[in-house]
Amino acid sequence: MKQKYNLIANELRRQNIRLSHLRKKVLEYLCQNPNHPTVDEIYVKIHKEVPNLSRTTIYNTLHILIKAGLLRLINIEDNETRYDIATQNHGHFKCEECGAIFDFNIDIDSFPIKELTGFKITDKNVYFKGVCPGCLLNIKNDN
Amino acid sequence: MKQKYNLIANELRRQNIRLSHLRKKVLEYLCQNPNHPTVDEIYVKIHKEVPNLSRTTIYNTLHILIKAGLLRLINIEDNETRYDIATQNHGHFKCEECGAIFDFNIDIDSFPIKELTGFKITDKNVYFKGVCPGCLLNIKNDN
DNA sequence: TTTAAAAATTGTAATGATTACAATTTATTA
DNA sequence: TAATAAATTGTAATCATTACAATTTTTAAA
Ligand SMILES: [Mn+2]
Ligand SMILES: [Mn+2]
Ligand SMILES: [Zn+2]
Ligand SMILES: [Zn+2]
Repeated sequence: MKQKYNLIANELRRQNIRLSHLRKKVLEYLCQNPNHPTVDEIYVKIHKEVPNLSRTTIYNTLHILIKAGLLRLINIEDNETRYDIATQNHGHFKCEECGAIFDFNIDIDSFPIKELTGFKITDKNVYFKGVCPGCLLNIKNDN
Repeated sequence: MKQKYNLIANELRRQNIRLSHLRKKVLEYLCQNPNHPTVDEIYVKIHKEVPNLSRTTIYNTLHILIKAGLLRLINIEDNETRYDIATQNHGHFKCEECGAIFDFNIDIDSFPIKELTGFKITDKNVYFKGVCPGCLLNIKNDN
């Protein structure tokens, strides 16, 4: 999505964070693949065009984007960190059959929680797990 | 909490899962420390009483309890897995200053999500991050 | 343009939590 | 008691992430 890319590029400029060639590649990938990729998925793809790419550069870029508030780190499975260029408030559903992660809208702010009065909340996360409709259908047909 | 322990012990018996000496220790620890401990915190404590304890045993026991549906794995930070003996639906708040994890009540089921119609949902998680009141006070006083 | 300083990138090694697995010990059953 | 099954140990392997020094590239100054 070119629009998203431009918005983020502007914000980086505003924050005096340089958008180098490689960082552009990473940002382009993230905007074009909002399906919550892993570091390795990003690396493997960009590595095809830039053979002497280092994984460290991917990590660096992702950390920079996160620090700038332009990327969200998603922690559903304990062994695979994923990244989400969509920073607006939304929830995630992970299918435990096919591994896909689906976005869904949830207005978590509409649930004021009494117990957290006096807490400073900076980040809200919601994620569900289960089986997606496609996989449910496959499972049924396999019987 | 002795009551919780007994409930879980009964359920394990019902599922034909043996409650060995070491598993008892782990379960006792979890019931007495519902503050979402890490594997290492559990290991270090029990190791004092059982010097030739193996970390593998802790991992085994935790995996067994999770599989039996009696323990929840909590994934807030990507480098520290935590465990929660409270399996009823509730949310977590992690203070990024002191690291403490607070429970809070949230009836996530009262938010039907249209986009997930046709999905089989087996697990719902909510966690927030920020700063707890105690740490907010300390920060203010440090100025 | 030339030069010096700063920033970005690379590549290798270290870290650390989790898992794999064979050997050993302990508990259960016949 | 002996045979079998289950639990536990301890070491090695795995694998994602981080640390960090060396190198390359970019930027800014002279
Ligand atoms: Mn998302
Ligand atoms: Mn909890
Ligand atoms: Zn699926
Ligand atoms: Zn705190």
